This record gives sequence, C-alpha cells and structure tokens, in this order.
Amino acid sequence: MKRLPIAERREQLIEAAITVASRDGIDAATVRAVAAEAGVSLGVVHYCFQDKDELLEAMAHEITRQNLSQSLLEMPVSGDADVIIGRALELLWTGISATRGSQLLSYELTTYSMRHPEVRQVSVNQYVVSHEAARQFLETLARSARIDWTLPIEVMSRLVVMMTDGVVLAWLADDDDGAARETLEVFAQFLSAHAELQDGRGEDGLSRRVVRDRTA
Amino acid sequence: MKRLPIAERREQLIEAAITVASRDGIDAATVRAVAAEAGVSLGVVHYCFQDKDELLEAMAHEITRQNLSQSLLEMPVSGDADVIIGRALELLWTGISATRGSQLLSYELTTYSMRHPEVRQVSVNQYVVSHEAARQFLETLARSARIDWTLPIEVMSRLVVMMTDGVVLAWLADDDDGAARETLEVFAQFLSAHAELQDGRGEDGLSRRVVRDRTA
DNA sequence: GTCTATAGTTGGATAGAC
DNA sequence: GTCTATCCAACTATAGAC
Repeated sequence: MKRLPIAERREQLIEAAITVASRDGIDAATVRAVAAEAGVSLGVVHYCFQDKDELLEAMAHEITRQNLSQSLLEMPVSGDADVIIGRALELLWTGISATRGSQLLSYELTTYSMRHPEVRQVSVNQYVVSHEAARQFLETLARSARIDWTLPIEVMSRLVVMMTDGVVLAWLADDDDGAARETLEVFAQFLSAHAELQDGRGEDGLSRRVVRDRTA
Repeated sequence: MKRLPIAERREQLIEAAITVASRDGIDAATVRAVAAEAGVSLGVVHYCFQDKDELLEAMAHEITRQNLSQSLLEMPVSGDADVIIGRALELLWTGISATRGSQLLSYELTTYSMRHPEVRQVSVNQYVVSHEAARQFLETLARSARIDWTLPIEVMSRLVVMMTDGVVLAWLADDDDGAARETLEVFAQFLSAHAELQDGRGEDGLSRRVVRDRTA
C-alpha cells in the first residue's frame, strides 16, 4: 500500500483495531486481524507498535475517549428540574444504546486490563474518565435546571457511573431496551430527589426540594 | 491417578476450572491448565467434556450458583427498617468483597458469553439468577423489617442487581472498599425511601414512610 | 479410565528482501 | 516503510497404547 508517516499509520491501525474488536470481541482483535482490517501486512503493525499490548493500550485509550465524547451531549434546557433530569438521562441512553459493540468492548477491555498488570492502567483510566464525565454531566445538568445537588458531587457522580455501568451490562445481557429506560427513569427520580432549587437569598434549601420521591 | 466415576471427575474438573479461572483469568483456563490443576492428564478432560465450551458452561453454571448462595445470607432481624436495610447491604458487601477473583471471573464469563453464541445462555442465566436472588433478598428484607416496597418488586430487584454490578465493577477497578461501602450506604437510603411500614389496618401507607431521603 | 503422542490450528514476533 | 517468509509457542482435539 501507500507509504504513510508513522503517526498516521498508527491512527489507522487503532481505528482498525476498534472496528475488529467492537465487531468480533477483544479476543478476535489479533495482530493479524487488525492488519487485515487495515489492509496492511503483519509486519507493518509490529513496525508501528512494539507489541500487541501497546496496540491494545492505544485502542483502549481511544475508545474510552470516544465513549466519553458521545456521552457528553448538549443538555436540554427548558422545563422543570425533574423533566430536564429525565430528558438528560434519556439522551445519555440514546447515545449508549446506539453503540452496542463499543459498550461491550469497553467491558472486555476492563476485565482484560484487570488480569494483565502490564495494562492495568487501562481500567483505572476508564474509571477516572467516566467519573469525570459523570461529574461534568451532573454539573451541566445542575446549571441547566438551576439546581444544587444535596449530596457531594463526588458521591453523586460515582452513583451515576455505577448505575450506568449496571444498566448497560444488564442491557447487553438481555437486550431489553424498555427495562433499561425504565430503570433509568427510576434513577432519574432518585437524582431529582437529591436536587434542590438554587436561590440567591441564602434560604434553607431543604424546604425547597424540587421533587420528593414519587411513589409508584 | 485414581479411577473415579465420571460424575465425580466432572465435579473435580469444574472445581479445578473455577480455581484456575478465578486466580488467573478466563483466558488462562485452558483445557491444559485445568487438567494440570486437577492433577490429571489432558485426555481425561476431553473424556469428561465434549469440548472446552461444555467445560466452560459447566463452570459458569457452578460459579453463578456459588455466588448466589453466598449472597443470600441470613438477614439481621432487629432495629428500624433503615438500620436493617443498611446492615443487610453491609453483609452483602462483606460476602462480595471476600471473593474478588470470583467476582471478576463472573464478569469475564459475562462478556465471553456475549461474544460466543454457543454459550450465549450463560450470561442470560447469570442475569436471571441474580435477579431472582435480589428479589428474594428484598422480600426477606421486607419481612424482617416489616415493610412494603413502594415500587414493584421487579423494578426494585432490577435496581439492586444493577447497582450491585456497578459497584462491584468499580471496586474491581479501583480497589476502594471505602468508596464502595459509601455508595452502598447512599443506595440503602434510596431503598429506605422506597419502604413503607406494614400495617394491619389498611391505612394509607404514604404517610408512614419510614425514612425520607436524608440530605447529606 | 487414564495415559502418551501427535495432528492440526492459530497467533506473536522477527528476519531479510525490496 | 512495506512486504513475504519463517520460527516458535500454545492451544484444542483425537488416536491408540496400557
């Protein structure tokens, strides 16, 4: 094929790796398969990456970045706080459910990383990035809905990350989009229950709780 | 080695498979490694199981069963509902955090199953079993604390499964036991907020909410 | 039932021609 | 920079002796 500067070749190979791994699983993302997907020969990959782990790590970094940018969508702006929160989670879910392969790959990378000390940082990084994304998500949400959270932002964002992970994993298993959305709605109510209207007059926030829990 | 009836040999090999896979990961659980762990030769495994998938499926079934039985502990009995709920989640977590390898293996099996149609039922089964365990957990909890849940039991148990999955996954990544417990405490408050005291006189339950959400 | 031996694949990694 | 050819290790699975 054509002669490319090594940096571009690397990017191309990383994209190919993501394509193969998202489609066929992390075990299928062999050096050979990636080379074939990119349309280059085996040697080229080893010229661009010292070994398979280096390629895998680069791929993990890129897919984490991609999953992040798609989850931080523009936030809906109008309506009551609980409506905005519900709508925001809906949008989040829309982005997630459209990328089944990537989501599954992300979990495969997580478990792979946990078993291989050489790439242990991958899963740590995934979590740090997710946590930071959730934090931004909640902060943007708070600004849009003009609310404050009644729990520390770290606790709230941790909850968001874990709930999201749990819902995605179950959805990957049962492919039940409705159940996932339903669960997220309940979670949205939980978030709403931990929101209080902002005020400029230093009032006691507790009395202005936006939404109490709604019993079914 | 000794000559064992095939059923016993199978059990022994399944245990060996769990040992290897919990310790070194699902990829390390090759037929060879399992045979070595069990102290038998390669051929024996293929005599007991048609192929690797059959062994893997048997292992998945067994580990799911084990994780289930350890998560359904005896429930604490005395105290207020919110105390009982918190204590129950603590006990649940104690059981989980003592079995790191098994937990990680469980997720490895999940992703593996999702990529291999031949064993696709494994992850479906995992989810069904978890869901059923959560349901029993919540029902026992309700009996002990003399409460009713204000959301359908299916919705509640789904939430428990997903929250648990998310917390465990994060804990596997960051090894932060404190953060995991903290998150579960918040989740316990959520559960408490969806509990209402049972009464024998048909009163309106909403007015007898055990615990409102506690703001931080 | 259990063993050894081996067939048949696949994949990581490198060497060397171009 | 890219290609082909090749080496070597590890794995699944089976055949056949004991």
